[in-house]
Amino acid sequence: MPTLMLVDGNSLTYRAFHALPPDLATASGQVTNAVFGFTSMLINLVRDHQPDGLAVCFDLPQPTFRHDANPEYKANRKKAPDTLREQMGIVREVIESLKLPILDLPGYEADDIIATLATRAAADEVDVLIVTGDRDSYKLVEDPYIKVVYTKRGVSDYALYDEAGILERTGVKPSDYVHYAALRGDTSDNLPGVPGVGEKTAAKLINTYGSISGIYEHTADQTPKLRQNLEENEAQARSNVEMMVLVRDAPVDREIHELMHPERYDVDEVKNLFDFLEFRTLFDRLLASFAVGEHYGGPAAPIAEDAASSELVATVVEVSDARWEELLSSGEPVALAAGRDGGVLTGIAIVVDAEAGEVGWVPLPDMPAPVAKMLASSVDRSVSGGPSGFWTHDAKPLLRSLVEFVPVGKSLMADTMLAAYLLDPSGRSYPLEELLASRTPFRLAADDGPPEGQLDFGENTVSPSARAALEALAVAHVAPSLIDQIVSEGVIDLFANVEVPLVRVLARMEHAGVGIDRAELQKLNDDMTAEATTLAAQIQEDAGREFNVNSTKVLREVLFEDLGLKPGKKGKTGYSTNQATLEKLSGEHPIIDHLLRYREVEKLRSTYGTGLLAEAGVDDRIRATFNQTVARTGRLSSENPNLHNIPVRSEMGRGFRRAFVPAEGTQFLVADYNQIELRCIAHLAQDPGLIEAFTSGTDVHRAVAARVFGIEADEVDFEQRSKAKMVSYGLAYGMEAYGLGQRLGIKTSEAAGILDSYFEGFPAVRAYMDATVIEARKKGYTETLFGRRRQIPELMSDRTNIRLAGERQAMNAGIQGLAADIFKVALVRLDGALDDAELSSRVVLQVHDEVILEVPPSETEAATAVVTEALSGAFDLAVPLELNMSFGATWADAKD
DNA sequence: GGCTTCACG
DNA sequence: ACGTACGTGAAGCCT
Repeated sequence: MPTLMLVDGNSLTYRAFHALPPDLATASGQVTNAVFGFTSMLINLVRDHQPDGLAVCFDLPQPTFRHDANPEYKANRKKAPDTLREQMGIVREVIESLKLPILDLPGYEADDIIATLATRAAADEVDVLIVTGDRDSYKLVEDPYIKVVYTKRGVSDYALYDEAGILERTGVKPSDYVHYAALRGDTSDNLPGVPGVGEKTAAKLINTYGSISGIYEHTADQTPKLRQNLEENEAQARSNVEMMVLVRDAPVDREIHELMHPERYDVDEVKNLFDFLEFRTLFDRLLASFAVGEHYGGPAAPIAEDAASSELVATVVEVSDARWEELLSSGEPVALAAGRDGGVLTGIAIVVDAEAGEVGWVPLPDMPAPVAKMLASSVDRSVSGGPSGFWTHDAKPLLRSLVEFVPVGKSLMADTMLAAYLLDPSGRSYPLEELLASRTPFRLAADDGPPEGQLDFGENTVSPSARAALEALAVAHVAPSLIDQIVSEGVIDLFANVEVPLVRVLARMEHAGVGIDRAELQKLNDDMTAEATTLAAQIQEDAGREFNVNSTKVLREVLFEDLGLKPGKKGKTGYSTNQATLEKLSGEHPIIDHLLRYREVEKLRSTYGTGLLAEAGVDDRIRATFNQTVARTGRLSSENPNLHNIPVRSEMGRGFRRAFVPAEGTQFLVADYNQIELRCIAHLAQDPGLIEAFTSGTDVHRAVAARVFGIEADEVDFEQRSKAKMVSYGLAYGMEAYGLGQRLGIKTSEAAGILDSYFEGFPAVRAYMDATVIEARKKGYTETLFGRRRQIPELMSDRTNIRLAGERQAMNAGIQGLAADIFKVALVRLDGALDDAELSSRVVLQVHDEVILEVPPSETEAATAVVTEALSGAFDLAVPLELNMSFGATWADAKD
């Protein structure tokens, strides 16, 4: 049974303030007695009760409209207003550092908020522990789900009162407490009671007559003295009852389930605060006992009895439609996994009871209506009790397959593979088995299906349903830990609002594929094959012998030994024969130009001609895989085939873009961001010059060149513009003078001069680069504006070259990463907007800062508007996000 | 599976 | 003294 602890922050802080000596202070003189006492109590409370959720409620400093300010506060106002008020702020800082929710509401007291939440939680069958030094909350204990932890004098002494406890403590039941207190009065609430009526008498009267009204019906039965006191103070007693009625409907905008899943705190942040407060021993106690927030919705990870890992065991159980309905409408996420046989989706395993290891199996194509409904639904995370979403590991292939069976909605809530990637994008891969092993006490048995290419005889192998059941269970166990960390590292927004929604966008894009003009592609391939053959023969003639022209090893011998050409740079295995080297040798020997041309043709032929033809399906569409967990900067990558490197720079290469064609009856709409990375630099560095260069109206490279070379924009010549452009792009990569010189074909010293001028013209850019490296070194990782992290251990290397490489990565990560974040947001927005506008236009391709859609003629204008809005508005930078857009009958044609 | 080369942003 | 622009994926050679 989950437990929610609601703490009256004011009450505890006042208690601590008065219980502890005011000479408890830091070396710098900050009095900390109240903070210390509060924090100490909080740690003990968590240690002793291990609540699943914890929230601290406060009165707001403004006067409240109900019973007036706390008398203790009043009483001590003159004596120590500042030391107490200061500490109240620090107490809040402590709570914030622990990532616990702070609840306060203008016009309401902590009591009101607590009563409201306790009532709601009890209705949800959540156990509530109210921690307070006030007795107002006693009445709430009449609800069996609610108990009060009453802090006695001091900071280490408190008692847990349930119904029996209240009865023992006061002599009346919690339900009678208000009337009892109305008679007796409450000094801490500044309410006078009936004179002569103390605890004993009040309890006796209430227990005899049940209520104030009952008592006043029988005043004649009392002794004359008591009767007189009662009658003279009837108005007071009755008004006391009014005053003590608890507000249980305060407009608290937190759902109970939100409170049940506190974020994990950042140990370093807490350490810093505790260090400042000089809470040395408290910090140790904190670490020893403070671990709230092990759960985040849905199936909770069971705590294993022993530390040794145990094999996960799943039981496939029958699940009725009614049970599915109940399970999938609970609002809790469910964990599931795809069941595949020979790569074909045969069903879905859905966890029914994670702790019991019970998993339901839904065979396809016929799935129970509640399951189909869940998959098709769009989850509103703010509504509890609504339709649930699901968790799985590597959702994209599943979504892609599911499209064949059911309309797939936006019900994916979390993908454990994506979560693991966001936490550390440098991983090679993110196998579920490894996540389970590293984050839970369980192991997932190896999938010992039949070896690749062999028939499955069904003996010694695990059936698809059994395997999927295990994997679904593993997801249920591993997801809470991952999501906890996602929350505590501050990437939940990126995760929930960008990466997770993007999965469906990519799945639909992959499913759509992109059309190919097979005849055109074949022609390109044939032409290039012919030319390559001719060139290869020519090259061998030039060399005077037959050899494999594709072999760099042999080519090295031919060029640098047989022909005696001057070698350039040396690599690990010998002199390089790459393009840059060959170009320097151009004119030395006819073989060089033939080689260069051969290389170009052969590259295009093999990779794009033969390669793309092999990937095209029978419907003449290519369906690549867009990886979401590969690039360490947050970009996507494309494979099988790679559609991110289709040639464009050379005339011959660009021909391949003519072979990319839209579906019958549509045209391509190609939209890309204009210089998005450079704009990211301008924003991140907040460099006035660079921002001006983007907003001046002139071409940005021209504007940058003008500033770098100290001339007017219209005086910039082609070469200067091209140098400025090279510097601008090199900048994002942490380029040095040598590299710039290489690329511009100028001396390193000259390149250094250009770089210096650049940084003189844009000083904030250098400041940003420097600050980025320093911060990354301090934290060990970089962070984009969206919070995407990238660990860079190279920054700690003793080896200069490794460390410098790390610094370049750090400088680049925030820039390329921000551009990637923005683009992902744009894709999600675009997909949603196309849906909302009910357009049949669809995204078929994406290339880092470019999207390609198929648009029927009737939607030309609507799609243009939707794309413009979705992309331009993806994020507010200090400079506008400008777009290039064009239509075309092929990818090559869509150029403006 | 490492290395080289080269296609793209 | 060192290496030298970030991030990808594919083809082809070679061990």
